Amino acid sequence: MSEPVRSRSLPRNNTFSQATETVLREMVLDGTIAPGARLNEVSIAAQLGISRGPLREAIQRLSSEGLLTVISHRGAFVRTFSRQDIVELYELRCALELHAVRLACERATDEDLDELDAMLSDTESRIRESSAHAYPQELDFHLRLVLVAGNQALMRAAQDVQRQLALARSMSAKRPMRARAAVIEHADLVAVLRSRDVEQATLMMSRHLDHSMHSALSVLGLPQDGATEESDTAPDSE
Amino acid sequence: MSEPVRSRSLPRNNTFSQATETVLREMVLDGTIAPGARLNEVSIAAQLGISRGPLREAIQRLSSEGLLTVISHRGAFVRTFSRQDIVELYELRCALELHAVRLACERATDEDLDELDAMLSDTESRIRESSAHAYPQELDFHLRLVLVAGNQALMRAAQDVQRQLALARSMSAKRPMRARAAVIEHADLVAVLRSRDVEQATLMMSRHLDHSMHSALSVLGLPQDGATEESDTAPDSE
DNA sequence: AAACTGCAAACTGTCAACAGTTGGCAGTTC
DNA sequence: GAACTGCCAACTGTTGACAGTTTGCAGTTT
Repeated sequence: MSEPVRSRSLPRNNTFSQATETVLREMVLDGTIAPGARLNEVSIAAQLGISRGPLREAIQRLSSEGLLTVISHRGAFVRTFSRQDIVELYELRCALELHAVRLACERATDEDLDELDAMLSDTESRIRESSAHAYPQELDFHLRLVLVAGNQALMRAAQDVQRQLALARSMSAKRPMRARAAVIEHADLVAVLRSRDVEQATLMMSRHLDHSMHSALSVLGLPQDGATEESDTAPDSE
Repeated sequence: MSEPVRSRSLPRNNTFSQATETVLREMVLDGTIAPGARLNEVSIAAQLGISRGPLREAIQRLSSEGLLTVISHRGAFVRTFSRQDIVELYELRCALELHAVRLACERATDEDLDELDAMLSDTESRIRESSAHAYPQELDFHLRLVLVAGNQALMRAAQDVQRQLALARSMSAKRPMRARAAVIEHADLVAVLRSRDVEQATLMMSRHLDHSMHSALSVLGLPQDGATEESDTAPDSE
């Protein structure tokens, strides 16, 4: 551990700080740094072959994004999620994506909807081959839908929430999950969007997200309903 | 300009970095640093009597929050808003606060609603004295409502959006605005919340936000509807 | 043996200096 | 006079070192 290891080399972003943000986010989301783990600044900086300055700046941004929890004089921890946190994130996701559906219902062009359908058939064929890796595609569909809604601020917010949920999910071993069911629900949603029926579309999205949340809670081994249960693998903010 | 001026002294937060974030946010929101202006790191650090390290960390966080725009090798600028930006922020605010109303309709206790009414009569009496400074109170009511919805993630998101809109508003001289009308609309909303009528409550909030947006656009001297018009006082992110 | 005290190592917070980039200005050319 | 070129000042990006805090352990006490 004496020379720049850089097992994951820095992308060609303009500054070390930006590149480090990207790399760190990946390392957190794919579990290279486990949830609840502390980020040792000197060791990570050494691994990336940079100094602590740009690393700390990247940490601040990821903390604002909700992926890290920074505690004064103790360090930055990969965020962990209580059942309550996940329910709240799903409620927030509901707020964002239901509104996205409303907007998309007005604004989506037929080409937009065609592309969404194309995504779905692609996902479907991949599932036929190996049922793994279906979750990222699930997220991609939702983000694409928000994109179609044509609102950058909304898009950014939705992206942040999804990243947090992806991290929460990474707290457990990934299971094949309900990929097939999700694809069907997506397809039905697109069909309703074509008919421009806002009421029906929001209703379907609402149900879909509800299914998704229960699936997530079960994957995480958390009770589907019940009293609040605090996570204790990482301390809360001060 | 040789010694620590500290016209605005740092609060007793744990670290310089955190304290600086708070102070900088205030300076941006109250116009001490004008929208579109560049933040000179050395001069601000000198003013606050700290070095550039913690200052830069604070800048990163405020950039994630949407108050600053950072451009590599050129600096951090107080964000400016195009008409499109404001419309998008209002759409996002709609998504968040309409959902907050739905949740509040289920969860708000009678005491919560009493407190909201108390806030309103307080605001009302202040308006009677001097019609100025009504805008912060307007925001407080909305945040309080989101708080009643009982979702921290939602609260954080709503707070971010409101801060950005407050900054956008600061781009123009503050006018007394439609404070009276807003208070009435708020009071009506609380009344409907008491009857637990979700449909009616969301409808009212929706209309209220629409009024608010048009008022904001007019205060900013932007067309109420029409083609996109880019702001040009500060460059966009790269 | 359990609890408390004090030290030491490890780590974060902060600083001051160095390096690289940008933008503008003076001088030159056409 | 306008456009171009090259330099210089100002500023951001990054670094390595120093300072203060936390945490765990060894030693002591009850």
